[in-house]
Amino acid sequence: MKISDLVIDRLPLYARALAALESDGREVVSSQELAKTLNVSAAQIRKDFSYFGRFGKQGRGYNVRKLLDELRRILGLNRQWRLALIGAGRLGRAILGYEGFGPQGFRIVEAFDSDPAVIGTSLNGLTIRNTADLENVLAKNKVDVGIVAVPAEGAQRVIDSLVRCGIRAILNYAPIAAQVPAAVQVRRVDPVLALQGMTFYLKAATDNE
Amino acid sequence: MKISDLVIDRLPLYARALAALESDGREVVSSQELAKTLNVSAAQIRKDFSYFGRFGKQGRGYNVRKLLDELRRILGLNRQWRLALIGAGRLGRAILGYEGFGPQGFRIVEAFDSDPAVIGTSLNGLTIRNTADLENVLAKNKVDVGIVAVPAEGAQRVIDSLVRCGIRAILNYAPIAAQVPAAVQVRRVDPVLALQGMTFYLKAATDNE
DNA sequence: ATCTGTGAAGCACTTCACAGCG
DNA sequence: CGCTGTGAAGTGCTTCACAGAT
Repeated sequence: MKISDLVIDRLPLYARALAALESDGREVVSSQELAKTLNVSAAQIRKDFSYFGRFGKQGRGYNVRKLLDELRRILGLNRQWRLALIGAGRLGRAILGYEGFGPQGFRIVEAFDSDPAVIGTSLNGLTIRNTADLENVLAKNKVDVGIVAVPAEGAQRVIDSLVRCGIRAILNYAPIAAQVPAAVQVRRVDPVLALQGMTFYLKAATDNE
Repeated sequence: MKISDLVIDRLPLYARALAALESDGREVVSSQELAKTLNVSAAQIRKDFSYFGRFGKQGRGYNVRKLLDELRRILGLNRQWRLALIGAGRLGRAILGYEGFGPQGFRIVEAFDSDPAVIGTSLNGLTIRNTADLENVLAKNKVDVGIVAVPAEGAQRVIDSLVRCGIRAILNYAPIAAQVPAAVQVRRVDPVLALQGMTFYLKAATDNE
């Protein structure tokens, strides 16, 4: 049975809430309590879990540790994932310096840029390689996810290269709609789009269309 | 008539594609062509526009400039928006330095942090204020959107402050599910969640659940 | 001939509501 | 008695398909 993307995208949310509960020492949690902290309905949480198994105990709820382990297994979070960063400009360097990836098992193991002044320099222990060599480097040294942090103009070309390397997941910071085969996952990180989606609701409280 | 969030969140995408077409000098575009570049169906694009008016010409398509103007008007993109940044750590400084906001009319006009070593210093022309003064400062100096870039532990407290200031839109970089009144818009920017939503599909090509 | 705008149909996601288990 | 797991109902989003405009 095909499970919806929407379901898959909620699982990490559940996992995060459970991790917080676990570090608080909580042993059991109900769908209702999870629902309240996550702004999702309790029925939806139970239904989402039901696609993968029966993890709860009727009358009691879910064992936090066990449920978290299950979710991690389902999502593949109990492994290390290798990422390649393309684009070591301002944004790329911020991504490279971000401390949030490592603890979750995401390690940037290659970094590329096309600026001769940057190629060969070292950042956070990584030597920046030439984007022109991307396909060669990644052919020998496979990664699981590509992070695209280049300007809009070059982004699709970089994405095409990644696809040719057989990449199956791309985290796209560039402001373009990536064209990829259906088998390649793409997630967009785009604060400007997020802001533009909110301003609609901000325009003069009167014209609530 | 109530228009779905999903529709609203697609409009900025359309606007961006149209802006690209406009700067290429294109005068007319069909829903089909837009669909191809954005990976959305042509029918959906036409339906989305239809909630707001009749912008096209049958047999011809849409005038790029006119349609872009309409979308900007609908979304409120033809104004300047004032933002406040809370959290001037590594992430906050990257946000402050990001060049992508200004050209789209988003200007960060206040920045806060709670670290005494940072309060009072200047960054990108802004003096960092004490987060403890947030409600006082924003009471006098209204902003449209709050950008939350503090660690998970302090995030809900900051969000509560923003809500008390009457804020109606929050861009949340903190890894928590914000609790806000229904009238407040929240958009999450969270690369880790995005990655975790993709790893599900990467786990051994064999176990395609 | 072409492409929009749109009711209606189709499909997918969410919620309901309750049987069943602890 | 409380809470899960789940068919069934309900709701809402997307696609279809075509009348109508140019």
